Amino acid sequence: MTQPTENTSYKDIKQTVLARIRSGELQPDSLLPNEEKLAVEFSCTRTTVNRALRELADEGFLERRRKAGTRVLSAPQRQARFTIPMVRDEVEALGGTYRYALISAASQTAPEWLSARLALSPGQSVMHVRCMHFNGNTPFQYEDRWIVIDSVPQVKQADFSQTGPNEWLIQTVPFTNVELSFLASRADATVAGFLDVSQGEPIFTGERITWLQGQPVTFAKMYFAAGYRMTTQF
Amino acid sequence: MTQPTENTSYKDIKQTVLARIRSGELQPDSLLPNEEKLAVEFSCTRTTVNRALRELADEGFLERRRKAGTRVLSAPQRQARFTIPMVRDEVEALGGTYRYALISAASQTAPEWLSARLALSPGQSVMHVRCMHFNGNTPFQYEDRWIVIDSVPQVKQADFSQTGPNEWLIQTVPFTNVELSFLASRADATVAGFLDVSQGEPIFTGERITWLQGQPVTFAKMYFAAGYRMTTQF
DNA sequence: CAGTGGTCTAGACCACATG
DNA sequence: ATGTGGTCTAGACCACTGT
Repeated sequence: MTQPTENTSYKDIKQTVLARIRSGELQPDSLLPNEEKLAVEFSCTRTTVNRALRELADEGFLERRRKAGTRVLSAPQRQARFTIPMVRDEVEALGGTYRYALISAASQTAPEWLSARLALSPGQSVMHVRCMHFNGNTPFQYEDRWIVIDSVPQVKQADFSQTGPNEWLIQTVPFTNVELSFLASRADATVAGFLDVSQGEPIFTGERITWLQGQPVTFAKMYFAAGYRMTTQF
Repeated sequence: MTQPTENTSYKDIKQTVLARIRSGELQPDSLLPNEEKLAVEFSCTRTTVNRALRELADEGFLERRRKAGTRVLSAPQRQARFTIPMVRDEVEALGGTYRYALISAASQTAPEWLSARLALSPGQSVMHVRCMHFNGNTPFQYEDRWIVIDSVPQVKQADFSQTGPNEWLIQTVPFTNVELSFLASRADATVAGFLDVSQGEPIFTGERITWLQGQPVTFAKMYFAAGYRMTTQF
């Protein structure tokens, strides 16, 4: 007996259903028996079946609709889950020593491109913070961030000399909504200088916009050092 | 009354708890009351509280451990979920017309770098497939893929002239394990030619390795056209 | 050892979407 | 109109783990 109890667990059901999909016993687009029938088959309650199927749907294998029933997705909507770590954790996970350095922090009127991007009123003030994250003495990430002062007035008193703006924001602003993009950009003179690469080098770049209850809070660009890869398994 | 029933739903609890975290009423690292107490507070059953907290933990806000209780994570482990669509769906979601074109498909002995990467035995055969995905007549993605013939013998009969190897593989091999990476690479002459960009241009690139029950199935590099961004919201 | 979360049962009512 | 999933209750036993 490996089972602690003799009951069928929702995990067993998940495994079995997955195996049936994989073996072809459950064809793509085909309908599964309803929960009640499956409960009989697995000799458990509908609640247990429900949890199993709900999670499988969550993971992108099934599609469930009331009255229509549960269907095997023809092209499993596999979804990759990337954990977005704080830079410090990322560096330390690599076995390195994290070091932070502030480059500049100053408030100014939002440039037009930023106003447009965040839908700011003309002339709103923003804090512009630039900083570096190192792995030991190797550049790891160059961060160029804008913080909307009206949305986070405390930022005027913030001290970014020891702590990065991201860590500060996470502790200060309970954000509600994030848009995150990744792209490949070309190192301009500034980025190349900070990351110690040649100008024109391809740079893996992240862009992050954060809103707090509909109000734009911050826009950040994160330029990763050469050779960076974002990886996940599933 | 907006409530269909007067019962407290697990969604209400999630919202309330989240609000408490955001307002600072629940400090980072602090312990929540146990499920039983919360059940009393929300006048519902422990089951309902359990589901709410379980999902919040899943989403990276809480950490739960038996006996230790439920804790607010100091640095919310926000995780981005990127749905990995098939290229066809991605193009069509953009409102474009998907077009596929095979460039070449041939079997050969695996090159050394690939053998190393996938831990193949020396001299194993692979099918090398290169193809293009278009949005209308605009290059969208150049795909360079290797398929391990021993793992998927049917590939010798596969016809990639009309359907891309990815769609074929998804329908043929119910894969179990994927490693997916994204990085910024530099367009070499080949890639530049197919994507219609200048050589040296930064290219957003995906690498995907798939195993079936421990056996390597395929290695693919996907080169996206200039300007591509991978975006998610959460 | 004892407290906490993890899971299951048995039953119920309801929301929703389809035919 | 009706079948299907969505959710809740009330109670139970158990697994894990910190003290």
